[in-house]
Parts: sequence; structure tokens; C-alpha cells
Amino acid sequence: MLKKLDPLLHSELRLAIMSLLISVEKAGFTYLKEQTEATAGNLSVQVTKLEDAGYIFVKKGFKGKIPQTICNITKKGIEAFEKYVEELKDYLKL
Amino acid sequence: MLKKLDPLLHSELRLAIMSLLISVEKAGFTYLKEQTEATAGNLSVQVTKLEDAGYIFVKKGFKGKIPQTICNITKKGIEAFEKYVEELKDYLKL
DNA sequence: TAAATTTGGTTTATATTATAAACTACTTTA
DNA sequence: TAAAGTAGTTTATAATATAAACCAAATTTA
Repeated sequence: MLKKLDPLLHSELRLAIMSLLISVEKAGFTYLKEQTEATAGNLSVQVTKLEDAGYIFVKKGFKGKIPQTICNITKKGIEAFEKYVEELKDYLKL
Repeated sequence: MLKKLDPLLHSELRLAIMSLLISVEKAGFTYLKEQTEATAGNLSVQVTKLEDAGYIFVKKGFKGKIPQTICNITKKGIEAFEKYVEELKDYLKL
């Protein structure tokens, strides 16, 4: 039987964010925006959702005088991502 | 760069339908309903969307006196599914 | 140095999508 | 023949994604 997929990860943009954070471990808002080609508004909303879920950790600071938002994936986020991948494999016949 | 995923396949229920049809080649509405555990209404809507896209072919007939809807995956559907799997692999780091 | 533009976002409104509830048409069973 | 079951569709609503509008501060330009 196919398992219910984590709806928080089964979203193109949120999955892309998580995928990037799995690789780089830490990334700025602007980097994520460039890589995903999302609008700032959409990215802001989805980052907040991932943060609320405890999948990522967001730290706000400054790079010189310019505000900077840094995102890190959490242990919980890594586990959720890995679980999602395993569940999705059944759908994809992998 | 991560590719844009086919929105028609990036839906849990539609993906489940396609996944089942890839395996069995042909399936009745009731079989799909049992396997996916979807409500009939939701299933009906999603089947129609896949049909409209040309990803599946729907044949309506009768099993005795009882109406029966049979779904088959099309060549286009198989190709779209395979493309989706390849694109998604980048997200999943597979 | 004042106005315009850019950077780095958030908030809010709207469009899209998913889902469930209500309904239809027919059949079987009590 | 009334009630319940089968096999769905249509329609209304809830959830989600996305974009547009907005904000504050910094930087560039005239």
C-alpha cells in the first residue's frame, strides 16, 4: 500500500529548499531565491512553513549593514526528508 | 538547476493512480479507489484530469448490468511519468 | 543632497488545487 | 416496494500556492 506523503515536503518549492539545504547545510535567502527561481514572497512563505515545522532553523542577522537571513536544515528536517524519499520511491517504482 | 515538475503528476493521488496503472496496465475505478483509499469524488476528479491530459484512457462499459469504468495508461502517460521520475530524482538526490 | 533605485525581505490578496459533501441513476436484497 | 448498495459525477468548500503590493534601510545617480 502506498503511504501518505508528508504534505509539507510534497510541494515543489519546499522540496527544492530542503534539497538545497541538504547539500549545502546553510544558505542565505538570496541564494535560495536564485537557485529556486522563486519570487521573494513565495520563498518567504515557504521558508516560514518549514521553520514552523522545525525542518529548518532560520537565523536573522546582518552582513555589514544589509539584513541577511540564513537557513539551516535541522536533524528533524533531514529525517523527514529521508522518510519522504523512501515513501516516494514506492510511487516512482524505484 | 532543478527542473520544473509536471504539476499534473506532482499530486499525491494522481501520482498514485499513474503508479498503479504503470504496474497493472488496466484497472477499474473501484480497484483504484480501494488501492488509493481515496473518496470516489476525489478519484473521479483526478481521473478526469489525467484523461484530459491524455495520460490515461478511460473506457466506460458494463460488467453485467453494473456500470464499469476502466482506466488504461497511454504512451504519453508513460513518457510523462518517466520524465517526472527523472526530474524528481534531482530533488531527492537519487 | 535629494530623488530614484536596489536589496532583502514580509504581509496580504488572489488564483489554483485538493477534497469532501451532496447528488444521480441504477441494482440488489429484505 | 422500500431500503440499502454500487458506481460513479457534480458542486461547494477548504487548503495551498503564488503573486502583487508593500515596507525599511542602503546605495546609487543626477
